Amino acid sequence: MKGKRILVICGPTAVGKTKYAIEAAQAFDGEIVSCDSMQLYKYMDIGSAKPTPEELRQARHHLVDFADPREDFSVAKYQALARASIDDILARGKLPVISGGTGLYLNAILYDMDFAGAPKDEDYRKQLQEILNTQGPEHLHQMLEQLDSAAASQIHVNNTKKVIRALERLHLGEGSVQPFRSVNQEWEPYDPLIVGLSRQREELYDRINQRVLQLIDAGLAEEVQGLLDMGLTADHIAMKGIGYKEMIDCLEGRVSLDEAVELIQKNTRHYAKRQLTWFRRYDKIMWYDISAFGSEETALGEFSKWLRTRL
RNA sequence: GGCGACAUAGCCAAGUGGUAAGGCAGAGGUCUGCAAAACCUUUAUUCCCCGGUUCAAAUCCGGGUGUCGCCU
Repeated sequence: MKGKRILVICGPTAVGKTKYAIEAAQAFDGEIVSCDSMQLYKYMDIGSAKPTPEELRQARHHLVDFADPREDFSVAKYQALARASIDDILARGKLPVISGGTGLYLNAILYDMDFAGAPKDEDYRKQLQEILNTQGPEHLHQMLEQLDSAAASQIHVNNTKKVIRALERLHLGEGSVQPFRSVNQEWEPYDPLIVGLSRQREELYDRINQRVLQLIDAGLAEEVQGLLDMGLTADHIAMKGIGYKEMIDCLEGRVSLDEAVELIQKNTRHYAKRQLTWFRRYDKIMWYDISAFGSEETALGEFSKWLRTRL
């Protein structure tokens, strides 16, 4: 039995996903489910480039602006919330339009990824961190090698974050971390049409550089200061987002504003590149190259027509 | 005009006779509970040009060109 049709609009940051998702939602009686690990936080509007109030009015949005940045969030939580939203939209007879650029979150929707079970063991993690600090990454990797050589061979010695998580899972008796490719079973309740928005690389990088300048003008510094005043620190997950971590360094005098701007631009470009690598792995992805059209208006105008033949 | 220094990848740069470090940018990739995270791979057949010395030259010598500094 085939699953229910859902539309996925993904693509690198700054490619223009928001507009295209709204266009699709309006054309096909849909509601947008955001798939973005930063836009889901409250109080982080500018740096995460959230849809504007105007845009939020043009289509119903889910999973934007609801989580408190002082509390930890995770893929597991996202998976549960996103599926609940999607199912709710489907139950009301509308089209879910998943829009966003967080690849892992998207996988959590599209694939049968099981995040059930004991989530984490902070104390054990701390122990491992201590071992890492005192004895180095090789030692940690060897520990994993002895317990689960298959898992160890999949994780690079220097990728300590993953080595620790693998050890943690074993410690909790959850078995080894499964490599993605061996379990890319689709989540059968859904039948996704995956659309990847793209632009010529140079054009994308230009847009990124421009957007960072706009975020600064829009008051990114004030927003970050406000978050710091709320008690957030550089250690909070939410503050590790691009634009936030660099601005903290700037506000605390470690880098100049110009340096911060360049860093944010560079980190955003790197991020966009990683996103493209991620999305290229979807066999079924259908790319919509905005740069191939004569103008922005034409590209957006043709989008619904292009979608109609495929949905 | 004279004197001196320098010239190595897109950028910064190490290398002073033994077969081109490193960093950044760029490109490609990995991804199962922090993912805007974390991690990996890759980039000069050649060192401004021409000639010479030498088994061997980015390295030494001569000439040229260019840049910078100082002096007049």
